Amino acid sequence: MPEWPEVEVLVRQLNRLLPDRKIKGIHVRRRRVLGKTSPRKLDASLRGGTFVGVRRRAKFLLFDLLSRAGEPLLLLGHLGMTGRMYLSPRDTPLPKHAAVVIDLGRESFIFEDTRYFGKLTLDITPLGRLGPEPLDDLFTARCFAEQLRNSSQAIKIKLLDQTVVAGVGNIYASEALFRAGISPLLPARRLNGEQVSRLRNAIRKVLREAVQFGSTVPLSYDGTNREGALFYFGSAPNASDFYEERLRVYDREARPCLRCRNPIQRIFQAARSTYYCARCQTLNS
DNA sequence: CACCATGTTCCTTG
DNA sequence: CCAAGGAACATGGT
Repeated sequence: MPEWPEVEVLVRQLNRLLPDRKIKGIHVRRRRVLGKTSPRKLDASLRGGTFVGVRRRAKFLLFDLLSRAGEPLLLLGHLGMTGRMYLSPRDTPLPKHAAVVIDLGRESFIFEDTRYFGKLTLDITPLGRLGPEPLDDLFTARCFAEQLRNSSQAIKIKLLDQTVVAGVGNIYASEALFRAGISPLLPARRLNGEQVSRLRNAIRKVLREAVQFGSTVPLSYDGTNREGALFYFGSAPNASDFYEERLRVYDREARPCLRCRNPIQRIFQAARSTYYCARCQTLNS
């Protein structure tokens, strides 16, 4: 259920639960989510170890641990499209798609993932491919412009490129472009300096607002926050009116633009949906 | 059965 | 090597 803000909120939640918890055992129920790490290696590394803290980088979760021998360890997590991570009492029946279960004693840390696109692994090579954090000072308008300068790809597709800026996903790409008043179809190299700056600021604003929103509503036990609707659940029955206004274009095809009342358009770019207002979001400046 | 879904990686083509 | 486009991964909802 993850994009950048959802991962950030989950990391904060896990950081209140995991530090000092000791790992009694590991149960790998779906090998695929370990990536290049073998189940044996994961078990050998983590068993007897202790959680120190959790950080986030782009949409990855970084679990800092101390091994049984006291050596620092980095465990990398990713929620893919449908992943969840949460603590659950030890005697609770496992969910159907529990991919990895870490036994912490009274409770278990559950990594559940319906589609198994997520990861829990010791292989940290994906971190090396990431561009700047959107909220970091390193993500300047100048550096952003540099990344867009030579690309003929549509800006929406470019926003999903994690080497350009790390953490923007399909929902917030549409949201940021709406806020910036820029057409998703505009070739990246055609953005002028003012548009680059506006888009950078819109990305930061959209993500910051989502995290702030997520921090003000209670999380469910499983960290999904369905009632508060920080996470995207499509046409979830519980989606609140608040949520409806939180996302201004995503999944609002044919409904009136909140700014000009024109119907929101849905198009496909790189086989993924993009939502935008053809009147408010322009191809020029 | 068809199509769509919050993400990343791998392969092919130029 | 790079850029760009597309398929693959796997399951469930509508």
